[in-house]
Amino acid sequence: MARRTKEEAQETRTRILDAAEVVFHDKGVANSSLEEIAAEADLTRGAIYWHFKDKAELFDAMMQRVALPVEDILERAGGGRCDLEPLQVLRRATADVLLRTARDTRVQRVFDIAYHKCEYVGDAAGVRERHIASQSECLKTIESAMRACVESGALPKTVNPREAAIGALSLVSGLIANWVLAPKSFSLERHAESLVDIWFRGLATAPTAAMECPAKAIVKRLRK
Amino acid sequence: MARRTKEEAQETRTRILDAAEVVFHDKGVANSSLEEIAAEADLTRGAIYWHFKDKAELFDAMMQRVALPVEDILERAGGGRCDLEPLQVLRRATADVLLRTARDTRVQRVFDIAYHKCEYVGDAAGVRERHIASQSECLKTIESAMRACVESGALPKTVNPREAAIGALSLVSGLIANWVLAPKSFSLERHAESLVDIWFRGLATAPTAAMECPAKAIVKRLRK
DNA sequence: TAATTTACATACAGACATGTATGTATGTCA
DNA sequence: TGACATACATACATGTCTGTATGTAAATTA
Repeated sequence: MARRTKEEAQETRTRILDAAEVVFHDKGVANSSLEEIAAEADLTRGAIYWHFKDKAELFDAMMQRVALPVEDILERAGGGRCDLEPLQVLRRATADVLLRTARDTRVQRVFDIAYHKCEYVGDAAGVRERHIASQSECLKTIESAMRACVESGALPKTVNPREAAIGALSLVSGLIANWVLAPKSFSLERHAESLVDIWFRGLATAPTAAMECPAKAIVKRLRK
Repeated sequence: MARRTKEEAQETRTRILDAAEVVFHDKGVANSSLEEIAAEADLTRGAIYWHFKDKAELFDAMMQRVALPVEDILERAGGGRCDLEPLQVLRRATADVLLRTARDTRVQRVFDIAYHKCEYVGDAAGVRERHIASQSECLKTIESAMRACVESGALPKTVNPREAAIGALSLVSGLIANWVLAPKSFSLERHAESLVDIWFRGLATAPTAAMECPAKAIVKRLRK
């Protein structure tokens, strides 16, 4: 077949990435052959090997293509525009990640691949490292936002910013992971805001003896 | 080599399962060959094929071996012994799953495999179904416990039991998934109870206008 | 104690998937 | 307009894994 122009080559690259998304999602990363991906894109393996070194690099490129926009949401929320009510900004950003996931098919597919259809080992070790690093950075962003809320008095002093961030991040990633695994089990879109609200109410409410486990309360009283 | 007695054969089976755990955790399920697993157990593939039909069945057996005790924790807490304070029982059970994970190396390995080192597709489709089914049942248990708390007045009427259960499950599974991915990023053992408490405080606290996003509050006021 | 079954080890054939080498027609540029 | 680089397609050699078939020595049973 004839050689394509540079723009057409870029389109070919995009088609390969799109095909990889579909095939990876369908059969899992390890069980997908480059042959299948090429066929899905109406190409041959030659095209894939021209644009990417191997399957790992293709997978990598596919992930980064959607990882950036999602990270941007948190980035903008954390750094961003509104120092007036950092708590509300954080809540909104958190809920937005869920809502964006609930609405964007591509984001869903990629989250599904990331959570349930790839293995973070061996060839994809780089991906694992990057996943951890990106999560760690995300954690830092949320943590500093939480800290700001505590210092501004929007959250009580009893809140541990890092702990609050860990919980928020885990809640969100857990919700996404569980939902993409079985989207029919509940409506992420309907419950997103409410679920986030529950977490932030928990943070905003100072712990009371009544809430504690009786045994612990007794221990505490004895210590006094 | 010589034929073993029945008890020795059972021990061989166990050794295979142990080896599978280690190798799967090391190289991922898809990238592990039965040859490697056999070598890890000081056996040959013949032994594996004698005890298990194929890799999928081996993986399956390995998962079920640890899945049962974990499910039991929730089962006992949900059905169980204490109708006096269902809320405390539920909180304790939730925290216990986290603490057990934080302390038991085997549970950690298997969670790590389940969350980050296997693909829920193709051969393992049965595993995926079972994962979904088990999670759905787990959800039902938590949900009915939540409902009981609402009806007994331990939680406010405004709490949607299913939503509360979804959040709790997602928080726990998200925490476990994130922690086994990077155990050094935070101490699960130290924060487990506190994190669970935050969630339950969020449930116990009725929503107030002050907590809501200003825009939403305004919309609400306009509707009145 | 002889026959049979069990619990493996060994040997073999076939199926893929990968990576690379090579072919080729067309843009691109001097 | 020719020479070279580009963007693929095609062909091939290789390795690896799987499943199964077969071998075998000891445990079990009658």
